[in-house]
Amino acid sequence: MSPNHPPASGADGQAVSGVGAAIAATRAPRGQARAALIAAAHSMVRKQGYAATTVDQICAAAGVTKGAFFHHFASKEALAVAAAEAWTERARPMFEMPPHTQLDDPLARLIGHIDFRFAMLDGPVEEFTCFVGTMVQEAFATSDAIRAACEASITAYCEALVPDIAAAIDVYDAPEDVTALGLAQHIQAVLQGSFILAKTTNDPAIARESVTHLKRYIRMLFAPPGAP
Amino acid sequence: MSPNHPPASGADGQAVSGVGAAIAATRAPRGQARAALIAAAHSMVRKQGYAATTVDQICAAAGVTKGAFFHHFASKEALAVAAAEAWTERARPMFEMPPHTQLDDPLARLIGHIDFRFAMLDGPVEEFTCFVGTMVQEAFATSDAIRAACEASITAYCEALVPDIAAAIDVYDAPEDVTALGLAQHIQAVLQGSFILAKTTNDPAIARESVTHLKRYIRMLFAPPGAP
DNA sequence: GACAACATACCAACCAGTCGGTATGTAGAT
DNA sequence: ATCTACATACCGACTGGTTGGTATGTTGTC
Repeated sequence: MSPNHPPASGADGQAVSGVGAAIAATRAPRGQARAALIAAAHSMVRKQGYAATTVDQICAAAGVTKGAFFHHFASKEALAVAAAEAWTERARPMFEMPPHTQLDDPLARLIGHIDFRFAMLDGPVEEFTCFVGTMVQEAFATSDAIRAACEASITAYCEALVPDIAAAIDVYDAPEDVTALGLAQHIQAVLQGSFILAKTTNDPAIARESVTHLKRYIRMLFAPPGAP
Repeated sequence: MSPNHPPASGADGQAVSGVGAAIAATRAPRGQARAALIAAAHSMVRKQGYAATTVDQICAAAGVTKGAFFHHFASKEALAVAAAEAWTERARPMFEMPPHTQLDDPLARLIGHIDFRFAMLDGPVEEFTCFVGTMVQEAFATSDAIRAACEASITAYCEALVPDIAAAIDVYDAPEDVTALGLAQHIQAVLQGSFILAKTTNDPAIARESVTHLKRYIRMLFAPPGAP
């Protein structure tokens, strides 16, 4: 689903030690090597890119040895695929947790989601950018397995937006050729593009500006016809 | 300026042999090694990413030896910076050449530019995506020289759009807080984001959909207040 | 004690960058 | 015009460190 900001804890509710730092202070507890490796991959690839991140670096950040790495993953590519799938899971809370998901109006829920994404655009760039978006840039032509895994993650994100958008299209009248999936993909495109701009300046401000335009567009799209 | 499609010939009007292919068929003529290396870097980095592209690969694609490479560039990073600057130059014709630049109405020129970018979204993905956008993803945190060079290229593109947008803001009335530079950056964000989506599917169609939304947004922004 | 979950030691391939040398111009003196 | 002196452009073998991956040993758990 391509989230950009992780919950403070892992999917299972247990904090993964040292992930995000360059090197794990402690050795990962037995049974958590796999999760620690995936979390380390998320953080390092977002910062350095996929090809520039070495297996050794990931192991060091995860507090695990190379033997553990290749016990759990057949190759660096296999880790990338698993990490893309895990990324989808890491995004799920984004669609269930926030308060705006309780609103009655589908448009209000959609705008609430955009606001939620806007609020994420803060702090160090590598902490709000998208793991799969970063990885697919490098791997789309060289590893179809990675490409497909990233596609699945992005698709899952878009499809999670579809119900609210479809409902908004029903309630308000949008232009004929606006489809729920198409608009969801456009939202994703603006987010991904805003991440790239933020990387060029190493500052989130330019990304917020773009998401503001996105929000205005959605408001205009679904404006009641007689509105001022 | 971050173009996405090169003119068929180099900046000096002479075709660079074999660039775009994996390996140059012929050796580059004396005096053209530098240009050939930059062109090879553009094509290989767009396909594979920066870190995954080796100096040897670039040399092979350019039809020159490693000796020539390090004669012209102090390091791989120095080539990256030079290639980012060259990318800006490669984009310039995009703002001068096309017929729509002759139109009287600034909004028509702007829409014409969007149409022009839309028309580029065709063929193999690595042939319309952005070199600096790809590179900055990987290098923003590890090489400030590369990051800054990519920022300069993106900024140049945005600033080339500013005059027409500013004129359109003057002629038509847009919302208060829309600035010319901000909208130019949003246009760039949508393009960059659409490239990422195209990479996930390995198909330009999803990118065209997003640019269509962008075009609609711009039309709505500058719609005459009394229009239907 | 058997099996999964690790750790350690190691390797062949690869990579950015070096270095001594050659080929091709070119400016100035004669 | 031709020779000398020098500069630029380019070549390709070599190197030291790195990389993804393997082979084998150890530890904890049921």
